[in-house]
Amino acid sequence: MAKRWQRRKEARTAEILEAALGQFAQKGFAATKLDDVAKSAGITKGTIYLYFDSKQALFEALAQGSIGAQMDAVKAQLENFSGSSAELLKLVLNTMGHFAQTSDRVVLPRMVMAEAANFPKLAQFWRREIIARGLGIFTFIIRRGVERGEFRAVDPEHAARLCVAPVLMIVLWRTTFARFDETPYDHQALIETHLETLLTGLKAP
Amino acid sequence: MAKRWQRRKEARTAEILEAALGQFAQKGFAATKLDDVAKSAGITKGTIYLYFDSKQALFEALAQGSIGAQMDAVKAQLENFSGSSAELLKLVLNTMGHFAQTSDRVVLPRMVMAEAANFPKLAQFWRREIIARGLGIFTFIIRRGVERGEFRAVDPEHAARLCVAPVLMIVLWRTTFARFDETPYDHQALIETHLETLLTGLKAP
DNA sequence: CAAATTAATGACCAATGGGTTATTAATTTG
DNA sequence: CAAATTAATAACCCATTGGTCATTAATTTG
Repeated sequence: MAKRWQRRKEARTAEILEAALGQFAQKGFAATKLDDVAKSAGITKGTIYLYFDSKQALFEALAQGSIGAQMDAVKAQLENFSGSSAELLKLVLNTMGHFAQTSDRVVLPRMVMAEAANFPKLAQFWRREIIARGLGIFTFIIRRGVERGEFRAVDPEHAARLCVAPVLMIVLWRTTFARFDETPYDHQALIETHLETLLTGLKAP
Repeated sequence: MAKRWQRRKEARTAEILEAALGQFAQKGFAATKLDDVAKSAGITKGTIYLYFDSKQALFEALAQGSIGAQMDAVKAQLENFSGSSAELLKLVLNTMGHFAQTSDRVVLPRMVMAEAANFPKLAQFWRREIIARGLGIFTFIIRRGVERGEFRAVDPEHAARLCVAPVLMIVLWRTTFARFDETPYDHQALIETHLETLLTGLKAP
């Protein structure tokens, strides 16, 4: 006979977060029921409150975790890179593009945008920790290229946004409209076209 | 002594929609209270139900109105244009860029994205009516440029997305993070950098 | 100006769901 | 193996809010 439940203090937090990610991503913050999160995690609602203070705390814990690390990994590649800036841009954009195409964490940006008005603190956190860092990476690469005479004299702040914009587009497409595509859109080809066009457009004359 | 209320059947619908736009944009669908919408429109909740069947119907009416027209206006310029494709792309992108920077309707895309999972019908409508048309405009311009030998041989479907991506970025920035900018970001300069880079990147060799 | 019409109200209902807590039982301790 | 501990439950509370409807009064009609 199966036990009614087991004590698994260590595993619960991660399981609850995982379940909550699915529900929030699917329904949005307000429409998500904690009973459903609990069911999805194989526990009951009361248990959630042993690990998180409130629904809001659960949401914030989610939105703050795990994407920053990805960014740091990319950043680490920057310092020691010795090739051309074009190669560096290719490397980074391919890494991010791959992440955008495959990770299930990409639902987070859409969540944050959707709830930014209700959670100003959270929006500010993202603006500072995630977006600023992401843009910083591209600003660094562009500036490097301009300084080394590889790219034409372009404003790094603006150019950085041009770099990420298509990646953002992929993320939003995947999490919003992809399911209505009868033939799946080829995101990788978009990244490649983006790289060709962008690098040609940036090249010093 | 002021009357307690007036009968204004014709004006109500628009007023309710306007009020609802503000609330939905600010709070999201689920977190929006119809009492607040009513208060913002200067009426009571019951009155809303004289004009709309349900909260969902109100949301859908909003999300389906008014942005398609903007697109048609742009489309009309396409057919008779006789200048270079680069000029045409500049014209269209500046028009859309201006709209993205100034219109209060740009909260709609974010709303739709946020609620797409809860309103699949609506997402499909947007995908078909708004996005497909928007991409169609750019696909047309790119194809025109390639056929006339002005642009290099690039896939119009992919290139079209590269065109809009920065506009989308402006929309999302404005509606999510702009309020945390101590110095406002110069979106117009982004559009200009985008145009320079993109046109250089697309030019036939 | 009286009667008929209907736009608008506001009190009300019922369901939903966030959060609490007394109780249970799995696990640990001595 | 008995006692103590605590992870987990599940029944419960109650504030919120979408939606309804009987009533009111602004407006129109004849």
